[in-house]
Amino acid sequence: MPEPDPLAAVAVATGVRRPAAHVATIASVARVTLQTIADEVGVSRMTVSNAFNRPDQLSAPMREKILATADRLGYTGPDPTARALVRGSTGAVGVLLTDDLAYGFRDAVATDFLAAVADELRPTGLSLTLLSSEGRDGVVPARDVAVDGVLVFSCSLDSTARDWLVKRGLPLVLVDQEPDPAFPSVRIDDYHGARLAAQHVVDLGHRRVGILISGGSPGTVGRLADPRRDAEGWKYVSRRRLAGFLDVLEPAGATVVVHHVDQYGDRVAAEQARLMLGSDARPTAILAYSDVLAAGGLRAAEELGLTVPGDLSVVGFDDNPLATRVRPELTTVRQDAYAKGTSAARALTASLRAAKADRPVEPVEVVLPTELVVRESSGPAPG
Amino acid sequence: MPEPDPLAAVAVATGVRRPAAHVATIASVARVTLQTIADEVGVSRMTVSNAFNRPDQLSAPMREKILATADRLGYTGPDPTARALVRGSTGAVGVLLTDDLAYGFRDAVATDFLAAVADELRPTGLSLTLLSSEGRDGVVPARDVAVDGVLVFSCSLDSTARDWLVKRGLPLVLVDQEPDPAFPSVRIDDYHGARLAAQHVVDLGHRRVGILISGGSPGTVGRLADPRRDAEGWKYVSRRRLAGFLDVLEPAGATVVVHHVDQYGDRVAAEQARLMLGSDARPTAILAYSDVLAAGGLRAAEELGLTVPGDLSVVGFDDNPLATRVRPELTTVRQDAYAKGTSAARALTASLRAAKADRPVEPVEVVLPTELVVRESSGPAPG
DNA sequence: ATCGGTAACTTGACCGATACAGAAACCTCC
DNA sequence: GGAGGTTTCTGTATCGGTCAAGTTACCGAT
Repeated sequence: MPEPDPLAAVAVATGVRRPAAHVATIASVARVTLQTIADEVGVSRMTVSNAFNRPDQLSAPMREKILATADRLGYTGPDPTARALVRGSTGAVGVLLTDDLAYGFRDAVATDFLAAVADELRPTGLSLTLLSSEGRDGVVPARDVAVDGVLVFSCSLDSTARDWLVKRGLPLVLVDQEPDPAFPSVRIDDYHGARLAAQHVVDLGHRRVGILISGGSPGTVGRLADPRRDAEGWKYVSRRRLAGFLDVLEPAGATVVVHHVDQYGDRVAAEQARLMLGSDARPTAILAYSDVLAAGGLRAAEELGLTVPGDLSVVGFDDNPLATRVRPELTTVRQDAYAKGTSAARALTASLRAAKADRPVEPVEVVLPTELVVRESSGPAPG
Repeated sequence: MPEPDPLAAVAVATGVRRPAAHVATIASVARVTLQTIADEVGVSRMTVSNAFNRPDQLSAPMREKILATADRLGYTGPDPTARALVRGSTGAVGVLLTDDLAYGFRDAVATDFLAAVADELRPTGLSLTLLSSEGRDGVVPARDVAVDGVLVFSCSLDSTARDWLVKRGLPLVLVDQEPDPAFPSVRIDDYHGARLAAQHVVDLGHRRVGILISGGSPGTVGRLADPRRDAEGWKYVSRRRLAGFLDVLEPAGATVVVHHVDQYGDRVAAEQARLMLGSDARPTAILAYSDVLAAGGLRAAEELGLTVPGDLSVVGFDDNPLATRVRPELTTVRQDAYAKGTSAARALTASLRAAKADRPVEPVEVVLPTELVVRESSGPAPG
């Protein structure tokens, strides 16, 4: 044991057993390749290759014989890497996520989207590789991992990762990204959805409205002096939702306060909501970038002894399953993340086919509708 | 900025639109490789390679020059596939799931596990490839996708997929699988956990107990004539949990009925639970293979007008977040899926290092503890 | 003047396959 | 019986790199 075993601690704590020294046999023996089998059977390497890939190119008995000796010698079939090199395709497509891959398993909207992608990919036999936007040790997944195409799902603002993918000339589908005519894109109508949410609170008589948003650069915290300007370099979705909110609120003559949530999560959102609600002319309604942030708003309200929707209305976005788990249940803007996944995967497989046939990709742009779902967290402005 | 949103109309009307013919440029031009740049700069291919991989092998000015022309020519850096072939490593590890990949995004236990894996892999820069146990079109991911190692997480019973992985000689970590001394394995103490659950209902006085289990071959439906025997070819976890249940119930003199749930899900579980509870000498307690199945039990009880835990006790397994979302909250056996993921990922990276150094893998076997969590769904036997 | 050492590149082999263009044997048919 | 078409298998080039072992040229030290 050259280094302290990282598992030792777990082991002690939990009762680890080390099985007897029945150690895995490392096959340091010369590797079995097509050539090995070719030599053994006495045919050319090419014939062996054909036995695996094109049964019609050789006689049945010969194929049998080859397959049998391949089996006997412990050959596993053509090496995926070598095959990928010469064929120019790997059998896997990527999904570009943020630098935090686990996000793809934790956020309900993301899992919904990814489940749809998986479902849609199933009949194609393609595997799914999760790519983080930031690698370590000089490894940049977007540049260094072999895939046939990528769904650009959620990446950091600057996203050099995305640029690498573009440079590589990979078939791409942009999901919830600033559309680019060069690639198919799939997204939801964030702008319209945000307008619906804003109109809803305006209709309820609210004229002091707080906005909880995220997706800005990491430095940005707290209240924004000039939201429109500040948001310029932000994540596309954030920009669109913010624009939707403001485009309704401002003409309605509402007083708007925008707070930026630095780290995505209800805790941090609650913090900002507290700041927002602590001010003298506190908002009577909060529009949140997402249900997760809205949940933070609810939490803050509870802590401050404000009733929802009596003293404060809170509107979320996404219709995350979370929305019906919190109390009061969230009024929110529904998006269909599953449909988004389906469309995205479909667009990607189409692009893959096009690339293989050397056809130009058909520039599809899907915009899925959003709709307002009124539940318990919104009501008439107080007073 | 308050421009009329160009997409709003489209979204409402159709949801789909095709941008003008600004088609993606398919780079049918000869591809840019190391050689292209080498020729342009007037050095050997190897020097260009070194410019990217070993800065210390050439002079700084030369490196600058190479990098500059590489950039000018639109070179993306060494091709991942070619590099993988010659280096013998791909930069991605796999997770073998069932034939239904989406399961990995839908089941809370699975997402928890996978999130941990992602977290643990983050500092390594490795990407995560989801492998389905069954491919289509003659594609078998376990055989045909290039990865450096695999977490064998949940695969169908027969699992030729697993066999392929073994044959390929890949570093493997078995998670919740029948342990094999040749590979590190990580699992939870299913047997002990099941005993705890069974002992709990026995202690509460229950002597007629139903078991809802899954993980048998697809054909198996409904009540099992001889559970011990029937379970022989089952999924490891299912076998262990069933054994734990029976090893406590039988000595206690309980009457046991075992129903197998063919398709994992609360709907189908509810169906079996109804059958079970419809019989004359109906069980007073149900032990479920998982919280998901237990939720089915609750549902059936409600439909039949039985109160829980008054008329019927229900005990789950896993301590899925679901357990505290259903009413009454489930008594269950807690497992730490996140810790499982952490250990598994750690064991895999250790195996990877060992393989690279041509050392034998250290045969670790981690068994994580399980504990009973008593909530509202279990109570004294009626009568 | 010779020698060893090193910085800076180059050479040739090889990773494990597949594509494509033959070539040899085998039919078939008039 | 030979043209023409198949079937079945072989040879060679190539995919885009990296590795290990050279080859120069230059430099200070003996």
